[in-house]
Amino acid sequence: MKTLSIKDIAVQANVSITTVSFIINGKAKEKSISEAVIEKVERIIEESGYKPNQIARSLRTGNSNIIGLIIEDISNSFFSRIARLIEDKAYKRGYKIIYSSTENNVDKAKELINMFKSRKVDAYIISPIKGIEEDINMLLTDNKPVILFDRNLPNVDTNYVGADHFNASYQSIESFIKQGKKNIALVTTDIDVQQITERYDGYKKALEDHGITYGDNLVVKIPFNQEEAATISQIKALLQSQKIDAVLFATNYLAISGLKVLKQINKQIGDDFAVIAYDDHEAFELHTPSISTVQQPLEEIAETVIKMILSQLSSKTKLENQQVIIPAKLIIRD
Amino acid sequence: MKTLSIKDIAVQANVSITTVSFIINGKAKEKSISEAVIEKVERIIEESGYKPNQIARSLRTGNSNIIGLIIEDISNSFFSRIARLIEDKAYKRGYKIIYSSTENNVDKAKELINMFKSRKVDAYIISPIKGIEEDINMLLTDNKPVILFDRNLPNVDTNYVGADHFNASYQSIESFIKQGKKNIALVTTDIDVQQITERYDGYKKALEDHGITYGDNLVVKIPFNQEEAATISQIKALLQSQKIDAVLFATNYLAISGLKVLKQINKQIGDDFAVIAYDDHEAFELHTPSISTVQQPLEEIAETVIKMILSQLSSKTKLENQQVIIPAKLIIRD
DNA sequence: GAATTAAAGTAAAACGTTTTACTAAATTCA
DNA sequence: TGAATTTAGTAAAACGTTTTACTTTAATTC
Repeated sequence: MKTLSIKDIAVQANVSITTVSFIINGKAKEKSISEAVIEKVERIIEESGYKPNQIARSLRTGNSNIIGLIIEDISNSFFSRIARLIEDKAYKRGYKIIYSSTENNVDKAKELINMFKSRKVDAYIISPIKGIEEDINMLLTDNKPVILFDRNLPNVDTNYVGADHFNASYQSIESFIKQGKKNIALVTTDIDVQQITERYDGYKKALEDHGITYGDNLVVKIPFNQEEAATISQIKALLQSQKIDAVLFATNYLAISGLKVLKQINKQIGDDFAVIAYDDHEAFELHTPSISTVQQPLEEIAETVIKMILSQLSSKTKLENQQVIIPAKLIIRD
Repeated sequence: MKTLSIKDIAVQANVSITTVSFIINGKAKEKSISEAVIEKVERIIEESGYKPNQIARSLRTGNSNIIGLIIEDISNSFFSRIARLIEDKAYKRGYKIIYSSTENNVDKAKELINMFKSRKVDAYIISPIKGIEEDINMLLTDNKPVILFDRNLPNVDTNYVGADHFNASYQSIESFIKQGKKNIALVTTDIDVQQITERYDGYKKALEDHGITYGDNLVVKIPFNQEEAATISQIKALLQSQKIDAVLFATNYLAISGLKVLKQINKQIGDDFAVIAYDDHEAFELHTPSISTVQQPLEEIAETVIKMILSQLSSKTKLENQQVIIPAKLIIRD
């Protein structure tokens, strides 16, 4: 069974292709097609199950009703949750999402942008990494809406939605200090993206503001794509070699590894050892004791991103760029 | 800056569009294009950064190098992990993945299939639900490769890859019984898909084979899309109203809710109360005590799925359908 | 040195839409 | 009543490729 084309419908209805096209696209009235013809064509379309070929449509119109979503890693729950929310909201407004993970690899990210470009996606939602500034700028000169989220890129002048990582991190450390902690460690990653460096800066500033000297030996930067076993031994080394009474983990997966270490070396979280994890995870609430976290407002981020995209897509003129920074919430548990 | 087309390249190189096309598609040799021309064109393409318009290409060739992946819910870690693996493997072989979540909603699932169809994806990987048999059969008559995974659909004659849910469930119950457990409950979902009913059947059969009478009062079916709070109170009711010494949770998210209940009602997992969760989750290893789980071989499933797809795509003739059932692993922790 | 074959390349159709510019008939207007 | 306008619809170009069938020139064969 060959798939139907608009031509088949036209032939069956005894009208021109143009007429069918007008009807499909709701322009029948404006193009003064008679009620009778409209009904006939619609009936035939309905009965035959004809669906317009989106590829042909895209080729002709230059847009696709597809939004490209580029994230770090779909298997990370922060991203998969936000992807789900974004997909859902986009879907309700008639857009589809294609997503793909960069794995923090510059080449892959560039390739993804190219592939989205050659597939003519209408807009881009990107959780970026350093090194793709130029590629993003090309999209902007092409007049494609681009929204960065989670992390910003200094040399790119576009829209951004993200949480206030600096303050969330600052408050986390402050809460440690209020509990009387003195030797506060930071476990972070080595990738050089704004959202991570902000967490680092917040850590440092909070210490300084409270008269605690910052020490490099209390900060460990874990390489991004490394095996978990290596991560675990780095964290173990940190905890065993230093006197530490509190740790801020800069991502949820680092915290997971950290908790495994605690289990292994039998170190208890409690009055004299505290932990906060950046980005919530199902495991944290469940953990005994449950783990305090910095919660990003996923719903709000997703909603803001989609709204920005849609207003850009529907406006003829280039809109003013917006930078939306949403406060993150420190959830102290137990 | 207008984006470049093959025509621009042809003009610049002073050759015909055809020639450029041959070169792009590696048919230059076979079509006897001279070395000199090949080099010139390739240089121009390289310098200009020209990338073929995939939309136009798809329209002409009828395929897209895109594989559609339809899953239940991308924010569930089982699916997001497998999506990542599939994406990765497909990517390495030159295919892109578009994915979308059905949320176990028949209408959405049908719409997704239609939308993939009108976008001319080359093949489909589907974790199906009841009610879309007809739609899948239409894909098959269109001669599109379709691989079902995680769960099979009785009335659809196509390829399937999944874990041996029945035996995994059976073994879980058996392991409870060997520990001397007598009152074994099952917390499952109400969706009527094969992978879930198999888990149920395994539960029932294991009880019967070991001379334990099955009781409806020990099985609770949680509605799929319900708020977690409701789930929690259902599970709480089960645990508090019955004498129960072991529970099998049929999905990881149900187990998570279950663990929250245990925490709330202060029930300890230990010698006289055991738990097994179907599908692993980061929270389980970390939990105190850590939680035994049925682990599906994600890597193997993903690899099998991709291999099937690729062999179908590269073969001219319709291949024999394959049903691959992979054993799942019961991981007893603590 | 004419006929044949090979080499190097091209023109044009086709994929399935949307959209612009057009036509023919019917209606309104003055 | 004839011109102007409205109604109802259509032909054909365009989007950017791939691919088939073709042409022209050069090389080879006998």
